[in-house]
Amino acid sequence: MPTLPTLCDIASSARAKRERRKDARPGELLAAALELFVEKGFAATRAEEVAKLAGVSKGTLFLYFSSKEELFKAVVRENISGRFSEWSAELETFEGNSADLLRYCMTAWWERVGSTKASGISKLMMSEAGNFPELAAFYQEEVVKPGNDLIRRVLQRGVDSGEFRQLNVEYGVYLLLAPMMFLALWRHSLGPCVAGNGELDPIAYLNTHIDNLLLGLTVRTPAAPNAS
Amino acid sequence: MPTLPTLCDIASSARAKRERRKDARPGELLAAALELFVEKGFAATRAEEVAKLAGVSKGTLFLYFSSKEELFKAVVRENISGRFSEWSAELETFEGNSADLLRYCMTAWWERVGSTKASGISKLMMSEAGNFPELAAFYQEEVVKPGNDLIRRVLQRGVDSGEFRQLNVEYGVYLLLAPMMFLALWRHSLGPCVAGNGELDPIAYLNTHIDNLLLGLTVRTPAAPNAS
Amino acid sequence: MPTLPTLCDIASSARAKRERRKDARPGELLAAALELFVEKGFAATRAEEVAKLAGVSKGTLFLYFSSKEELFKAVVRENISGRFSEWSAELETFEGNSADLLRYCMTAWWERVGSTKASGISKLMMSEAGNFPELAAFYQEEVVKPGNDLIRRVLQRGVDSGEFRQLNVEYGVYLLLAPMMFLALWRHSLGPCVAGNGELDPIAYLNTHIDNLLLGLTVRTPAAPNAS
Amino acid sequence: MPTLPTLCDIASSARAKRERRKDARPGELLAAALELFVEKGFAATRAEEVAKLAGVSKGTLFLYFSSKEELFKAVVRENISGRFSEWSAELETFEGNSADLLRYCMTAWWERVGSTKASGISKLMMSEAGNFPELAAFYQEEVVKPGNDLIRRVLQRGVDSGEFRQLNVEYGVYLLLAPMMFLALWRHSLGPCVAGNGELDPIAYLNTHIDNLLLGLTVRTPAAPNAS
DNA sequence: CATGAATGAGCTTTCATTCAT
DNA sequence: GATGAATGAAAGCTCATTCAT
Repeated sequence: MPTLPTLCDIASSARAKRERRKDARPGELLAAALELFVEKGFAATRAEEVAKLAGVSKGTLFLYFSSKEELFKAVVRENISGRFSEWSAELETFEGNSADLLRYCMTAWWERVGSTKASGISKLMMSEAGNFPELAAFYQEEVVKPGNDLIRRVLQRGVDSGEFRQLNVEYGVYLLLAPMMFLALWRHSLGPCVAGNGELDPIAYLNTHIDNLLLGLTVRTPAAPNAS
Repeated sequence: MPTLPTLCDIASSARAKRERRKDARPGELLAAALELFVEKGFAATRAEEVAKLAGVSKGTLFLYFSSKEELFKAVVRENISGRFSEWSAELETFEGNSADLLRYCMTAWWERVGSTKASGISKLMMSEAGNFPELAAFYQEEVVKPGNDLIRRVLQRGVDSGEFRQLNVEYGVYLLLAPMMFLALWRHSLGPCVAGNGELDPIAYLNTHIDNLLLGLTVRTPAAPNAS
Repeated sequence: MPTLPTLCDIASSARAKRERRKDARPGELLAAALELFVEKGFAATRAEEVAKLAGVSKGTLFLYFSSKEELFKAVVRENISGRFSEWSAELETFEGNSADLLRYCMTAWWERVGSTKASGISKLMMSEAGNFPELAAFYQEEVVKPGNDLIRRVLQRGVDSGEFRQLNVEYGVYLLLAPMMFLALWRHSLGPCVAGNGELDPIAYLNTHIDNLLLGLTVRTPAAPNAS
Repeated sequence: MPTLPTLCDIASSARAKRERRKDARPGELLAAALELFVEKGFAATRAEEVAKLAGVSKGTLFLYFSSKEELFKAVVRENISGRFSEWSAELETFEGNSADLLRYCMTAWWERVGSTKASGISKLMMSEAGNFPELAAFYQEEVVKPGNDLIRRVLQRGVDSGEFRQLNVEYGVYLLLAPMMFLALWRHSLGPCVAGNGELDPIAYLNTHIDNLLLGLTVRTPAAPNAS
């Protein structure tokens, strides 16, 4: 015998739907916040905008995050998922010479990070590190160190195989890192200001760096005078 | 024989002391502004703080700089763009090969800008460019363009003289710029978070970059295979 | 039989009360603003005072009016320009001779504007026009022009029907306007200083003007020499 | 025997010159203040501007007038010199009919007051009466009353001679006053905002008023049906 | 006396945060 | 839980007024 839903049924179904939405809320808010923080910076992003983009009211945001600062921390933490293990595996299984590996690494970084919203996180950290020291330490530990390790292993691979000259890999890391970071930051700060004329083509920029990097790193055999 | 100061002396000394203070004010304000802008960012620095640090009242600041933005521009001019002509002259009169010039440039940058508070300005612009388009445009015009020009001339000198290989100097500029900018940004953002352990030695960092840069740029004569 | 309010009733009543306050706010703020603008002038009235008089906080004012100038414009619309269409309709449907219409217009102006706080707005604009060109332009467009048009139509009606003599209505407008404006200005400036002795009776003042105005305007038939 | 001027001589001569200038100072400041107050209003006129226009420093202004308000009072008092006795005499000796006298009065007012800076004083008083009640009372006594008396006598002259119809001269005064005051105020407030199109020609404006005024006032003999 | 550098109260506007509904 | 009206602490800038010189 079919029964009409009771008030209680309706309430519980509404509650169920609401709880389902409730679970999704933080994620929607974090996504909205990431979008806006990256686009406009922390200070210039208004809490209300984040709420609106997430489709909730201003008050709701503060239900889930006790302050704008806490929201920021959550955004950064959320988006620093370690894709490092995956990359580490790729590095391990890469077949080919180290020059190609290095080139592959920087190109892959551009495709997967540099050109995406993820690079905005780097910019955010650079900008706000001073205001969020704990967060900076966290980022340092979770991103900078593993990232540097990865790069270091690429260099060490080349040195060990005799493809690259001897060098202090601790500092050599920055030969790769600096160009990538500069590009990421540039694209999220002054870059957009020169849109139109004199704009930077990321691919050409990276290739210029990679080419010169390898010219400097690669050991050239005396027998074959620089044919490059 | 000691003489008593004349009436005229007294008057002029009085005026002199007053004028000395007046003349000193802008410099004191600029120093205070640089300090705070670099430490806290442009938006987060309150005009009153700058005034207080310079030992004057809020109103006095606006006696010398018509707005906070003008104050910022003055800071930039004082610390960076005002010095390009001097650097340009140095470049013009440099005697020696282009590799040495390049090395000299990057070292000099470190000593005069990178290691000083002035390097914070670069970080500042990266952080705030999006929110202050007018400042970004100003910086672009007064710092980025002339700075790039300077670097381009160094590269072109080497290419023209046959010391450096042929390369697109437009992008080659970033071979020098990226390492310097990354260092400046790092030292004013995440750098301070790792103070003590694993800290970056700027000199070693720069030398690593310079060495590899020159290895990549320099044309090696086939007759004397990589003598480096 | 009385019924308990349902859940829905309670909810809607709660919302209703909130919304009623929200709906009432603009009106309360406009009333407060009119009061203070008229009493102290536009520039000398602080936004916070308006808010306080309306029983809300400073911030709330800007929730409803995006700036002090917009608040002023809203006050003008509410009290003057928003009522022109009604007046225009009255003019259109008035039955009676043009002398009576003219008399009716000036009397109605006194009752609806001149004797109310709204007349302070005219004084306000006269005082502040020079310092707030945008407001002056707004007032010109929203009040002066439509107001003059209205008066012009009254005159034209009389001329067209042969009741009034031929005259340049463009300037004739001021035959009505000047007396009304002078009264408004007087009552909000020097008038209050002579309160008690020698004070101006507005009705007598206006009637004196109207009577003489009509004596001057009305065409007297030669057959019945001044029957007035 | 000629003597070199002693220090004391020099000082006293300097003192003499300075005292001469000192005597002139208040007048120069008052003139400058009148100019600016009339042009921009009381609040919008900065003390420093007044000082500069008078050719002295900001501090000096406050040496002669203890505050901006005192300066304003002095300006108004200074510029309300009674030219009334002169006008009264003119009125007394005027030969011609009263219509011509009335016409002459209003025209003369325009030439001597309305079109000159002096009319700015009226506008100032209207604008600032609320903020300077004592001043308003003073103005009332020194300007408004004598002025009204003068006008009243013109009307009374016409009524006594039978040229003008019977009317309550107490209120009749405003038949002349309102048009003149409106013109003065208009020209110093909203008038300048419509410069170019629809601007008011003062002469045409006044003539329109005078013509209608006289048509209304003048007794027309039944024998000569309105030939006007 | 005269100066003008210095002051700081005061103004409009913004926005993170709260809380009655 | 969710809402959004309300709050009030800031912040940049102005300018009458003071006072050391």
